[in-house]
Amino acid sequence: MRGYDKHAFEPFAVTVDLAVLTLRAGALHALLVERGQEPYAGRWALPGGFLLPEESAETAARRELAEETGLADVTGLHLEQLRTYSEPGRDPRMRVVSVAFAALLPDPPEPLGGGDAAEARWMPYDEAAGLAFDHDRILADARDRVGAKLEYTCLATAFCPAEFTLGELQQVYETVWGTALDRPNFRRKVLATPGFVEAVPGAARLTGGRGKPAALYRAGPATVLHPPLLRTPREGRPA
Amino acid sequence: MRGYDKHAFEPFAVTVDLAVLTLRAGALHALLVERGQEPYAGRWALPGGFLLPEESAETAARRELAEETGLADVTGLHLEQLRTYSEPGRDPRMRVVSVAFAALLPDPPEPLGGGDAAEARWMPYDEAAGLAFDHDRILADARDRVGAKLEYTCLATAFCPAEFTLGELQQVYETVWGTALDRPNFRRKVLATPGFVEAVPGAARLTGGRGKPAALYRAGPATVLHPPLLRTPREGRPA
DNA sequence: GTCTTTATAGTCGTACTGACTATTAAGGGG
DNA sequence: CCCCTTAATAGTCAGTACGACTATAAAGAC
Repeated sequence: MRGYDKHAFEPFAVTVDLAVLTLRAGALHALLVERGQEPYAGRWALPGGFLLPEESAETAARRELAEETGLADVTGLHLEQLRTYSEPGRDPRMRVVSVAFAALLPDPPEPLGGGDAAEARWMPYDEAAGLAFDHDRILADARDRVGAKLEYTCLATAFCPAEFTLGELQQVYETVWGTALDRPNFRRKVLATPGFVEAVPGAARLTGGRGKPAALYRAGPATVLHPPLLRTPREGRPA
Repeated sequence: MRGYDKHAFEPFAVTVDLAVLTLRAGALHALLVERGQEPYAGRWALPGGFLLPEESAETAARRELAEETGLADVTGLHLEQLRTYSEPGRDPRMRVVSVAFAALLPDPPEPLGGGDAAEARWMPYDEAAGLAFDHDRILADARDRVGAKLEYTCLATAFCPAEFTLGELQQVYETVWGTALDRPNFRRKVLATPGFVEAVPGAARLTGGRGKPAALYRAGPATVLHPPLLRTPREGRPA
């Protein structure tokens, strides 16, 4: 077939699925909704829904994000298209092609209002197994993608509030990667990357609890990390 | 909307679009087809077509790839989902959601048989402007993605035949990135990465023309590069 | 005060890389 | 046949980055 010129084509239902990720209490959490109907009634699933007639997938994803999180303003949140899942049997009712997105947000308010009446909650990533449809796979792909992008982009700040300490930024890396990082080295690397973070000028300091108060930073204008901040990938061989 | 449970949904046409890339005569080329019908009649476009009822996007993409290239065996070729384009106005006739793929292949035979009767040809990337629909954008995204993946994966070998010289491999990088690389340094880096390439054992050597004959290599088992082979991204500051 | 905790400063050696120079092995042209 | 060109391969050297540490500072807990 060349260039859409065949006339016979199958109509498909097109949906968006959202892997909404955040960090709560030092653990990666995903936003899940409980299904009320068959198939998979009573199972947890990623939030999502059908595209409206005049919507792009990105528009639909941001609309769903606002509905599901109950946040008034989702314009600043990082939303990224993951990939499209189109296996014929992925929805037993009909042929559904789903465009999956990953959304990252700072630790949000617990009350997830808005949206429908169905129950929605934050679930620790490690406990989110047995999801409906192929959502286990989508969620795992989202985590892989985010983990990879932490290496070579400034994405980590998307998990942080507007102002944050370097310790909090480091926790983002440690939580998503599941590895410990050396604090002085992390600090040196982040500060040596121009535009990654910039100090909050007003000698601002904040302490969440014990220890020396940490300086506050906010996200800088850079979007990519050069050189990247690599997960010690030296596996198998001592390099 | 939660979990597909709304009943009203719009049916969409779903297609795949392929950015089939190869290297010919030291330049990146893309496979294009000439449109015979409106809209965009007479314009060049990326090959593609509708999903069949029981096909995934990946299956449809590989089928189209075989049809358009006329190659008997496309199973070994690198095929990668890029992203999905779903802007409402991207096809003036109807609502079409298109899953775009990038395919990489070694310099193929010129006769592009198979497929339909419409004309198909290899076009240098730099001359491929003014494509139909949003295909300019898709093609640019494909080049960006491939260029980025050259940095941290072994993808470059997908542009090479089964056996190749390090000079040919270096040309892949130079052509896609549009930069010159130092030959000894490139060699050192590639050979120091375990599993990237492995020497063809039979003291095999091949000369394409002048100069000292080069040793032959084939793609190794590795898929990722650690540490990555970075484009000198030092722009703006002397680092 | 002392202890604990966390942030921040600095050191040291190794690995990696960019920029080079040198050598080897072919073909082409007189 | 000699010399020049071309391309592959070998090797050097210095600057940078980074992992592993040690040390100091500034807060709360007891």
